[in-house]
Amino acid sequence: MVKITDVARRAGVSPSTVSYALSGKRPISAATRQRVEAAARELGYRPHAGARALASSRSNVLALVVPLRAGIHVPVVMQFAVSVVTAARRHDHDVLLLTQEEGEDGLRRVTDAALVDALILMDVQLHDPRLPLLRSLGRPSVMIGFPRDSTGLTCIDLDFRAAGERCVEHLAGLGHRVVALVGSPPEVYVRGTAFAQRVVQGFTAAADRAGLASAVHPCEATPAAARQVAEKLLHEQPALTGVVVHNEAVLEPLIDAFEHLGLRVPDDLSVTAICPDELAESLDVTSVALPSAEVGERAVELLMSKLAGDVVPETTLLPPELTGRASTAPRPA
Amino acid sequence: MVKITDVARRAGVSPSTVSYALSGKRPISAATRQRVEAAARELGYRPHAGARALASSRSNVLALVVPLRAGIHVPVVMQFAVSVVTAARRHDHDVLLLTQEEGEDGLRRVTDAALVDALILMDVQLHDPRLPLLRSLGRPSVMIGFPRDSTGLTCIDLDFRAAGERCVEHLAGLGHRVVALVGSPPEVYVRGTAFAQRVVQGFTAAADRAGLASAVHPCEATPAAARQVAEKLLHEQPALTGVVVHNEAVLEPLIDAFEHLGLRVPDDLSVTAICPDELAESLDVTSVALPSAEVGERAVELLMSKLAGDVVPETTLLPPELTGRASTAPRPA
DNA sequence: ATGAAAGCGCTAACAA
DNA sequence: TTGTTAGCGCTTTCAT
Repeated sequence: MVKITDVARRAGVSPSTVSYALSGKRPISAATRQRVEAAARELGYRPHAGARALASSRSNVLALVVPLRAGIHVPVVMQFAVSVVTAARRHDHDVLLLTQEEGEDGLRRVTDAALVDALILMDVQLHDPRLPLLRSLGRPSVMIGFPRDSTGLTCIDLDFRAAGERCVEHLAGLGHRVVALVGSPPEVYVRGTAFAQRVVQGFTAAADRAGLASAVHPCEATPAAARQVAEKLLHEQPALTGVVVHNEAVLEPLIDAFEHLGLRVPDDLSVTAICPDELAESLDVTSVALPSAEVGERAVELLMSKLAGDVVPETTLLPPELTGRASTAPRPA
Repeated sequence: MVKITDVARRAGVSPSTVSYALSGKRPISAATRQRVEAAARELGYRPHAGARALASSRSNVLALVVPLRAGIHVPVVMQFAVSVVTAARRHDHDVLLLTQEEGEDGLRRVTDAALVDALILMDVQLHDPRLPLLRSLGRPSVMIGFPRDSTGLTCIDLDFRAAGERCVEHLAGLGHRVVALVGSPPEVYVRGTAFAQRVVQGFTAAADRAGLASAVHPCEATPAAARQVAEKLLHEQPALTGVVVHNEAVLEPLIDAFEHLGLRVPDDLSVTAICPDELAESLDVTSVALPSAEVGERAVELLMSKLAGDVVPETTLLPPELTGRASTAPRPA
C-alpha cells in the first residue's frame, strides 16, 4: 500500500504538505502542488479512508436508508438511489446502503461508529418514529417526504399540493368543467403519508378556484376496485370529462374500465396522472412525474451544505412538471 | 463520543481487555467479560469504524456494484441489493453502493482506500473489462453471472442451463411433443451475456433427450416483435403446444398474441417462463424464478468465507425451481 | 487471564 | 509557504 509518506518522499516535501496540497486546505505554491500531484499520480496514491476518518472525524460517507414496505414503487427507489450515489460522488462522498428494517438502531449504529457523516431517509411517515432520534443524533440528515412536524429537520419532496393543482389547471385549460380525483387506497390517508393528502388539497383548491365541479375517490390498488370506482364515478358525475389519477397501480385498469364502459380516452374523457414517468410514458398518459432523480440530487446538495455548516431551508418543495401526452384533449363539444 | 478507554475505566480493566472481550479474539474470564459487556452496554459504546479499520486493516464494509444499463429488470436489482445488505448485516458488515458507471476506477478507488474489504459485482459480461482488475486487486470478490473465463474468480448465478431443461421437462411431462423457446433479443446473444446462451443449450438438450421437436426464436423486447414471433411460430410449427419464454418484456404481449390468434392458454398452448417471480405471479404463468434474494445471500456467504481465508468453489450454480401455475396443462387430445 | 505500549496512516494545530 | 509533531481510537504484539 502506498501511503502519504511515500508520496512526500518522492515529491521531496513533508507529509503535511502532501495532505494540504491534495486537499487544498491551505495555500501551496504552484510548483510544489504540481510535484505533489505528479508524485501521487505516479504512485497511485489513495488516502486510507479509515486513517483519514480517524484524523479528520469525517468519513466522507453518507447513509441512504431505503424502504422495503409493500406499496413502494421499486424502480423509483432504485432510480433515487442511483441519483444519490452519482451526486454524492461528485462531492467526493460514498454511499452506505441501509434498509429501513434496521430501524432506529441502524441509524444510531452508523452514526455512533462514525461510519457516516450524514443521512438520507426515504419513505418518511407523518409521525415517523425516527424523528426524535434524528433531531438528537448530531448529524445532518435529509428526509424525503414530510412528517407532520419537521421543526429542526430538513425535508424535500415533490410539491404534491401543486401537482394536484397543476393537473386540475391543465384540465380546466382544456375546457373541462367536471373533474374527479382517483386517489390512493383509503389506508394511505389514514396511515398518514402526507403527500396523498396534499394532492387532495391541491386538487380541491384548484377545482374550486376554477369553478369546476369536483369529487375525490380513494381507491384500492386492485383492478376490481378500479372498475368499481369507474362505474361509481359515471353514476355520481354523469357530466364528468376529466380525471386525475394518483395511484399508479390502478392507472391502467382504470383506463381500461372507462373504455369498457364506452368512454374513449381522450375523446370522451381526459385522464392525467401523478405517477412515475416510466409508467405514464408506457401508457401515453399526460402526467406529473415523481422527479426521483432530481430529489436525490437535491437531497445530496442539501446535505453537503449542512456538512459545510451552512443553514438550509427546513423544507424544499420541487415544482411539478406536467408532460402532455395522448390521454388529455379539449372537452368534447 | 464514548471510547474504548471509557469502557475500560468503568469495567476496571485495560483497553486491550475490552477489545478482546468484545471481539472474542482471545480467552477472557466469564466475570471480566460480563463486566466489560455491561460497561459497554451502559455507556452505549460503539467502536469508531475508522479507528478500527486503521488498526485492523478491516473496514467491515462490502462494495456492491449495481448496473444501470437499459434492459436490466430494476426490481430484481433492488431485491438483490436488499438481500445483500440483510445478509451482510448478519455478519456484522455494511454495504457501500457503487454504480457500474464508475467503472474500474471506482473499484480501484474503494479497494485502494481500504474503504471496503471485498466486492460483489452484478451484471457480469462474457468478456467483462473488470476481470483482470479483479484478479489483481488482492481483495475477495464475487460476481453475479459468468464470464467466459472465470479462472481465479468466484461466480454465482441461477443455473440457466438447468432452468431451460427444467421447463422442457415440465412440458414433456405434460405430454407435449412440439415445443419452442422464445428467447432474448438477438443482440443479447451477440453481446455475450452467458445466461441467454445457456438457456438455449439446456432447452435444446432436454428437448432432444425427450425426443421433442423444438425451435428457438430470439425476440426483440417489444409487443410488435412478440406478435410477429407468435405468428411465425404457428406457421413453422403447426403442431406446437408448448412454449418456453425467456424474455420478460414480451411474456404478456406474447400470451395476448397467442390468444388473439385463437389459441387459449393453457387449453391449446402451455406457456412457461424464466423470469422474475413477481411477473410470473401477476400473469399466473408457470415459471422458473430468478432467485435474486438467494443469490444475494449466497454471494455474501461466499465473500465471508473468502475473507475468513477459506477456499470456495469458483462457480456456484443455483438449481432452478419451477412453480406450476395456470399457464400449463396436459397436451390437448 | 490480563496489561502495557507500539503503531495503523492521516490531519491539523503549532512553529518557523 | 512549508515543516514538525501530537494525536485521532483502536487492535495486537509482547510481556507478565
